[in-house]
Amino acid sequence: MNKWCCPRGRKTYHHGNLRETLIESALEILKEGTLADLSLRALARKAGVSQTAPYRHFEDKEALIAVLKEEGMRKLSAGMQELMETEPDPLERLHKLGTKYVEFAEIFPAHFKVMFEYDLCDYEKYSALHKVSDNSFQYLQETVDECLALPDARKIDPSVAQFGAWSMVHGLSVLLMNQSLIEHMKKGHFEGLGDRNNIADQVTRFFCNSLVK
Amino acid sequence: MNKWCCPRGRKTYHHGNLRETLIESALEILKEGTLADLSLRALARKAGVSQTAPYRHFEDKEALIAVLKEEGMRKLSAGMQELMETEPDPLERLHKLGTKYVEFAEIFPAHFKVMFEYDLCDYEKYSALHKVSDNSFQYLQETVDECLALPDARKIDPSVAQFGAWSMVHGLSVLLMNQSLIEHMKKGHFEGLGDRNNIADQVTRFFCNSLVK
DNA sequence: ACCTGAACACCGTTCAAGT
DNA sequence: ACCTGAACACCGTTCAAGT
Repeated sequence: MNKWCCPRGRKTYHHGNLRETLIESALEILKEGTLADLSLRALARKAGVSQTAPYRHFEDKEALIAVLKEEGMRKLSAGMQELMETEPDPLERLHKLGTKYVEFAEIFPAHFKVMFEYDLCDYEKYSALHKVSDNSFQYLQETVDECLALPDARKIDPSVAQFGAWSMVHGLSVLLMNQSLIEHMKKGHFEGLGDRNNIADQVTRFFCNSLVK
Repeated sequence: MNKWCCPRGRKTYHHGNLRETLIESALEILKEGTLADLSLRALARKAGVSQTAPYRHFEDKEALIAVLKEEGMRKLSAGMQELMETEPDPLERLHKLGTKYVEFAEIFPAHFKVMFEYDLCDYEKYSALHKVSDNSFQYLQETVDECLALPDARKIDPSVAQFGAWSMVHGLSVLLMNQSLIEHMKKGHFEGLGDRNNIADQVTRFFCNSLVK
């Protein structure tokens, strides 16, 4: 009950839930802003904790980002896995896998930004993360292969179609993430293309159709 | 000849060519590193000039980046324009336009990073830049339209094919820019896909073929 | 017209110390 | 086990002053 027992107005010396609080705050900041707006010090201030407290929970800033990135990859991978198990038609499934990306970016913008704006090049250090993102790609890969095994499939090198599918869906996601760009495009070139979800739907459909006659 | 006439060991009080020197240094840093490694203060140090001297040539850090970005867009746009004028076959031209991206990223990695890693959302402030990037897209758009007007073209909504072309080529560029990712992929999934240029060549070819029967 | 120096409000990170 | 405070080496940016 004296001033020494409760620094910064908290009830306890320990925050109690700092790790989760920091992650929540980080996601909140990334929802509106960019990676440049994210600082451990600001996160600490927001949590009412000293600037060095975060280092008890994350080795460094990159480690925090890696956690967000892995969380995002896990969510996306889980969504894709569900489609693998519930949609038997490969063409239809490929279409749904593609639109899943865009949908994901809409629901989890903060995770999405970190997933595609920040490289974690150290594959040893962040092996868990990369294993999950490998999974996502494998779902895409398997589905493309199934499509190309269809009776009316075109003659296309599977590796090329797989990488093409990934490029298409990745480019689509990145471009659609930039809302101001989309506004700009629609004014100049795409009067008739409709909204974000519509674009994703049509472009991925177009890709799927390109695998068959 | 006294110590007051030549601060920092320079021959003159004025640097003489600071603007260009700063741009050169920035490109050098971006060649190896990322946008986070770029600081005006470090650039000033490298040029042997005070930390505030850059502000005589660029309003702020973003203004420097905008210059690099516009320079890059201009180079890419010029390369694409040349193809518009020299390659009459639309399918062949679309293929060349696509591979131009990847080639560009190889030759001008610093420009490429800034072009795709940094958003300049203020379309009024950086209108010159956005006009140039609009040009690039227009070349892609025109060429897709020409392809779809071919006698053996598939029935595809032009807007969808245009946006699809852009997504594909953009995604391909972004993915291929990440050299460590490519190494990783080749180990796990793409034993037979060849090098960077080979991938770009095959995937863009695949896209072009998907526009015709 | 171009550059400097001091200053302000930020960063990430380390380390000895506190509870 | 978890947190603090002071410290170090960085940032971007402003502003009065120097040449």
